[in-house]
Amino acid sequence: MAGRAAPRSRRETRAVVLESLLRNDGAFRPHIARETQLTEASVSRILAELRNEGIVQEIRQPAPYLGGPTALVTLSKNIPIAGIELSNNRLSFGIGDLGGNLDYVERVPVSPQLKQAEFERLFVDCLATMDQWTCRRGIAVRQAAFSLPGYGSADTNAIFPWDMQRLRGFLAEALEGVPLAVTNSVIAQAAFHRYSDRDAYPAVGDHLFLFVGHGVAGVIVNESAPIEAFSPFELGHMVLERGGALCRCGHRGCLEAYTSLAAVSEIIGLPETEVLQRGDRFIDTLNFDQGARERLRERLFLLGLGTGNALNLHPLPSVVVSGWPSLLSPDDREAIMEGMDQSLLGGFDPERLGISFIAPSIGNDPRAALYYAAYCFVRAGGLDARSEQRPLEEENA
Amino acid sequence: MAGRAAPRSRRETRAVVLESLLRNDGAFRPHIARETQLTEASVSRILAELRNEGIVQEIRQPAPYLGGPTALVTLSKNIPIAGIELSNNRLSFGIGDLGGNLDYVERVPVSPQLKQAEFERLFVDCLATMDQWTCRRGIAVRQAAFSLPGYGSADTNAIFPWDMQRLRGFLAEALEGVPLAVTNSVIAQAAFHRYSDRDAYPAVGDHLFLFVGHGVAGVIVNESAPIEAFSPFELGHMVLERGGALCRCGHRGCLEAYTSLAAVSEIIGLPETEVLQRGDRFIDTLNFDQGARERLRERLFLLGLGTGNALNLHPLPSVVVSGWPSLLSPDDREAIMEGMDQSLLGGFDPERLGISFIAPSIGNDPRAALYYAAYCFVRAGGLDARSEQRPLEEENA
DNA sequence: CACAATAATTACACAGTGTAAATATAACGG
DNA sequence: CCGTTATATTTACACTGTGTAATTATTGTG
Repeated sequence: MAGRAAPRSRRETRAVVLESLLRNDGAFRPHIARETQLTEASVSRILAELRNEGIVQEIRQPAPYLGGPTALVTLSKNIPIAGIELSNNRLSFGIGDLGGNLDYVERVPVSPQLKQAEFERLFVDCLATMDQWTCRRGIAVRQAAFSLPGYGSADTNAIFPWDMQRLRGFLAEALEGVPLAVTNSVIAQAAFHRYSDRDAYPAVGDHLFLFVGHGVAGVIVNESAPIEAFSPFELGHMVLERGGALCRCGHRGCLEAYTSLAAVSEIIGLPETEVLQRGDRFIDTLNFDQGARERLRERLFLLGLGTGNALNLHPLPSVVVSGWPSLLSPDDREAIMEGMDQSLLGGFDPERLGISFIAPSIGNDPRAALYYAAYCFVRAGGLDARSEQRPLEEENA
Repeated sequence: MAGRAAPRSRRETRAVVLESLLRNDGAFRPHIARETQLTEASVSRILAELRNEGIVQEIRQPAPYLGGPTALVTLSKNIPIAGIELSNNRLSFGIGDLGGNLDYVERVPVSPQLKQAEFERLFVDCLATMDQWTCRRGIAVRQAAFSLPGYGSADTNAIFPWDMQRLRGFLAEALEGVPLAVTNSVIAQAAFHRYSDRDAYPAVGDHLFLFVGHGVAGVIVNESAPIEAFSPFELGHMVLERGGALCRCGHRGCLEAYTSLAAVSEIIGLPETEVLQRGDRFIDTLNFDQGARERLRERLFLLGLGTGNALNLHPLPSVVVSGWPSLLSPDDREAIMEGMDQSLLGGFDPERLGISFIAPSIGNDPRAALYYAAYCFVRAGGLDARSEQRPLEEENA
């Protein structure tokens, strides 16, 4: 027999092999063959190709069992990629490698009301500094990724109400030549979790990843799908209380008006920037009165209500929550489950819905974007996007 | 050059060719070649294969222009397929062909509270009658599809709270041998719209299709995706009013508690079954007081609010509404837009969100399921699912 | 140090498709 | 009625990507 149910182009085959290496941070050939549904023969061919191109390396490291493989295949540490993140606090640029190492970082503070023109100025400045750094080292960035909150399929952005069309044009021009991927922050986060601290991540199958920070944003993580196919799930502006609290979006009763970092920091009397940085059990380090705690629980209840609503729309077996709620005690977090119990079809049942909390990763920007860049590089089979995309365009012509 | 960006197995190639024929209800070869991204040569080969197998036919029908093609390729009208629909009113069985013709129908009334055991009994009975019909004609059904409301990825069903695991087992056994696809009613509806009255359908790109009937259900129609990849979007049990009206799901304040057919029929004092059957402008045929009209608008407002919420989660450029709201005057329907205006990010703006209404297709069950069956047949390349799936299983072993 | 047990490579075959040349079809103009 | 013209359809051949199976390599074990 020759061929499988779904045959692959060389590019795709390279992509699946590289993706496997990125996921596992190096592997032995038999393992790669199993994971990619290829024969050893094909793996051999592909790796020979990739080795010649300097994309993968083989480290002599005999497996301990009899007749076992002798070399561990890993991604090259010499492929420079760039990650750029825009959050509500700052814009950060980083250069690193496919192993997740970050060799260069620059971060500049930005306002949550950052204007597009101002952003472009900052961006160009930072890019120039970064270019200097790369030039000095004779380095050529192979892939860049830029993540920003609220970026999505439709050309609207709740967080930064910019002209997205223009943004893409601007970025393409500014990056001149370097392939650039633009994505939603939560998708970059998902890439980070899939490729970085895989073991530390609590969910295994399909699930909803929810980040509660300045806004309330989520992704539907589909374990068997490529990352760029994940759907961002913008939960923040679901109206839960008609005529309720005024939200920055102009509407009343949005979830975000109750559960954003801004709303919460007001309750506990701590500046926004500090809340997440307090780290584990920030609540315990503070002694605020019972009233504040009650109000916080009320907010979590609403978060649960909204999450339940979202899961009714699109059922999923588990949820991972990151952001300030993860810093509360399990006892307080119960309020989320109570909220879900009142909206989720059939009520909240730990048997049917897994819920877990992970600490918000603060201050490691732009690592998420860097992982997303690594993912994009790998997804393109490590081939220069431009040089190989041409045949596809010819076909359309 | 040989091969494209994404090479295809023969099965896939057959599938795209057949799908093109199903979409267009017949086409000339050059058109097929363009649409499927194949060369004329490949189309020729594939069609020769399909013609030999009796899956496609060529009708002599010269195109009017100079040197034009001489034969119109259509799907064979001799491939029997079956569609089975379960709605809240009835269970319907039908047999037809790939052209959408329905040759046999049986419909039995069922209760909205239909129990699983009762369903299975009915199903077996109807199947027996249908089998008699096919046997008498020496017909062998090639593909069957069963659609029911609320069916989804997770093993929960809001409408019929059954054991879905068991259901699938039961169906597989009952259908013995005939390939069966089970899907959500809204997805079958989407198949109906994509393959049947394509021109009558108002939306062209990606959109949300919303059906307001017994429940409130939607699908995210992704124009460039295969139908089975559409996400059902169950809007009905979004809690919009904490502590609001009691819903049949046990929660309070669900959208469905306000906008379901049952809730609405109560307002206008007309039995559920009649509302949709009244057809165009049913409101005008009735003279109910201003109060009822106001309440109806209030319900539509909530529908808009919930729809806006859903679109915030997952932005889409347009919405198509079917069901009782489509029977109201454009004037009354404005209430939907008002609701959206209060939840949709940036407010409702006809520039950014297209909204259209189509008449609820009542009484043509099980046509939607039949179209879905046609789609499934075509998607499998017209190859018997069993005979050709084996190599795939071997690969996993 | 030969043997076992598995890894890695390579020659060959096969599926699926595009290219380009060959052949067919029908409208058009004289 | 017939050749011309413009496009459709088929076919021989080449190329990509992969699996199979035979071959060669590697290393722990007795």
